[in-house]
Amino acid sequence: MRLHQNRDIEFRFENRKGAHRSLRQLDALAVVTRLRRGEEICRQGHPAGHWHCVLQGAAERSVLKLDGRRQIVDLLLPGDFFAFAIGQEYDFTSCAVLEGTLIASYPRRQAEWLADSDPALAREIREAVFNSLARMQAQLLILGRVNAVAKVGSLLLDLEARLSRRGEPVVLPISRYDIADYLSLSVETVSRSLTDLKHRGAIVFSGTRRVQIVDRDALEDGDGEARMMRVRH
Amino acid sequence: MRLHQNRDIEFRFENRKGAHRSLRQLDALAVVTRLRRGEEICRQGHPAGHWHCVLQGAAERSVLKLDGRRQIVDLLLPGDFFAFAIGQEYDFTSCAVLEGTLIASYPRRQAEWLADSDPALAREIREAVFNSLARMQAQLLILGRVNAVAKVGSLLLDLEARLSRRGEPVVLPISRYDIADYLSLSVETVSRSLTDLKHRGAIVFSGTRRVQIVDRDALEDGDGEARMMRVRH
DNA sequence: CGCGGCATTGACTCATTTCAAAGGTGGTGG
DNA sequence: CCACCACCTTTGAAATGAGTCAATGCCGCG
Repeated sequence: MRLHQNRDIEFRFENRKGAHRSLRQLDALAVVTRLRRGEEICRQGHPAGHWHCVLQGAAERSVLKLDGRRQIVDLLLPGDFFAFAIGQEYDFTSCAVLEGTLIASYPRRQAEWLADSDPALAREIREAVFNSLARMQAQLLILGRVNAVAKVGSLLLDLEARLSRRGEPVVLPISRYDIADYLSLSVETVSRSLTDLKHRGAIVFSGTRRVQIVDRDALEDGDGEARMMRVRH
Repeated sequence: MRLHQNRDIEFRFENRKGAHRSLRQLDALAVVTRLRRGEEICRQGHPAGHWHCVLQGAAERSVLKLDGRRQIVDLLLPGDFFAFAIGQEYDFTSCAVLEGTLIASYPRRQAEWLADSDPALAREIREAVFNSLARMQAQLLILGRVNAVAKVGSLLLDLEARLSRRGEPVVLPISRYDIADYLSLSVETVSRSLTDLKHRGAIVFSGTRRVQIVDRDALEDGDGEARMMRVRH
């Protein structure tokens, strides 16, 4: 991993939305890197020396499945911390997905050492890991959805919640291929699900990457039929 | 939630396997409850006042999907901590799945307060959350598997790693129905996948709940064909 | 004994994958 | 400026794997 010292460290949290607390105590340790799309941040199996945080752009954690396909385990947007490893090695490979993605890297040992003497920081780190956990759980719920349309719909809602304010259109940070690998679907099914939602009037496109969400409920259940609890007689 | 004071607190960690450190500092705060199968530990939406840890038996965190189906988000075995919430409310409902499951409950505020003055404890809590995170990620990988047989196979391997030593048969802590809700499959598909693996000689049953794992590779790829990387010419 | 929950198996249906093709887009270099 | 290329996106038709519906067997337990 290549790390560049950042000349002006002050402004680098301005684009974060998810981060409620700014982990100021850690800022002194941070090194910020600018990455091209596809560039690697850390690699599975390599010594896990750093924690990371997305400042701008987007990144992903992924694995290669035995059948040659890729699975994206985690989509990382501004404010998201990642690469918390249990052991001494990274458990996943992380890459930038957008051109010009900014990643902050915190040396793990020093961060932990600092946390030992600063309870407030320790709490904030705990919070960051809790957030990481919440992200994984949200993803589990999406993968657990019944059909493809519901999965894609839930993802759209998730993205909206994470990176745009209600009412504004969502700009998809990743391609259809990435969405497919993220939801364990084929590209074609992702595309079809989107056009399906479009035809139903649940979403409106302005360009292939900009989506205006119209009908939230339709996105959630992914089923044109009346949404009612199945009652056992 | 009903909590009983435990008369002899000393022995309660003896059945834990996953826990590498025992969070001794927290033991003073712990209250242990014995639960019947199906009994609730905490409920989604209620104030999240406690962290929990399975001491014996098994538990699950689940949600009810809009179509009336249940999704199990997390399977909890001895040594697993859970119910780390970001906000003030539990994000999932947790239930015991086995008769006589023992759950330790730690008051959250006191635990955090204690962690503030004890860096070693703070680290151990961090580790516990990291483990929680690792569990979620492993589950994501299982859900991402291509076909049903691979999902079921991976789950068996996961269970083996978590609660029995290599060579010994795995005792399934949950029913086929629970496995179905855990893997987002139908009960029938779970059953068929198991008999499929049995016919292939990958596993051997001794009773419906005891499985001897014979061929690990066959469980992993869930495909009878030769396991080779697909090469683009 | 008979009940209720769990497990297995079969036949049919349907959603998703796969295979195939074509249109769109952006970037690069002549 | 245009041509070309690589990649992304969409759509169609066929193949297949998982869901659904239905029936039966199993087992523990009151």
